[in-house]
Amino acid sequence: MSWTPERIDELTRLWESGQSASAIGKLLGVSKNAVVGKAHRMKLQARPSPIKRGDDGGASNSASSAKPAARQSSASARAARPASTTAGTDKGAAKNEPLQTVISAALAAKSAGSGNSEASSAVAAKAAAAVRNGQSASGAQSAAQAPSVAKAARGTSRDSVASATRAVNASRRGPKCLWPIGDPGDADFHFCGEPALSGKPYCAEHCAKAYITRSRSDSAAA
DNA sequence: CCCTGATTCGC
DNA sequence: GCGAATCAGG
Repeated sequence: MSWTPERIDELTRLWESGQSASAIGKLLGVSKNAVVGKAHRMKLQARPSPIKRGDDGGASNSASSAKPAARQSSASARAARPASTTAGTDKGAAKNEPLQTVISAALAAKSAGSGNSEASSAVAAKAAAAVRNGQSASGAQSAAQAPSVAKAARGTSRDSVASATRAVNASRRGPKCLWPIGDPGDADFHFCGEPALSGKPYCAEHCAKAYITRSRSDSAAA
């Protein structure tokens, strides 16, 4: 099985939509490793990895035969990643806060598995994409008015989001807006689906919602 | 234990 | 380029 353009497209979209590597792999019929590996090769956005293998401090052990696991000899330093686990798992997070906050909250919620926070992983993904696009576009700070999707950030949402993504992909003739509509935990969850602006994950309408340029000084305070 | 993603390395 | 094996953190 090779990575056809369609498959790569699928992978990209799913990855951007916040699906886990294993989920994507499942949908694509490949292993998680394949997905992660491909994503890595494609240099897709690295998601907060659970591990942080800092470099092993130089060639400490050159010899190496002590054990079969002599791999992982030297790893390059990871590019700085946002991380920052803000303590804001509050419901207010998904209101009008800076994207970073929303992301953090969503991520925290996901990890916690609370199952009733305001933010969802899907929103986090959207927000992440928004941050990427918005900031790379200009240096302006962006904020998202995350749709009030809530509930489970774990299994249920994954499934719904997955089918929603598939739905979008199914009738796709070009990039479709990935703005989440409804609750990722519900069966009727779906993405906007309108043609997305080129280079953006959303349609014009939702780009307007996703990218709210606030004055730089305004959001300067962190 | 389960999950997650990252990296390495043989193919 | 690909992905299993492996690592490593929650």
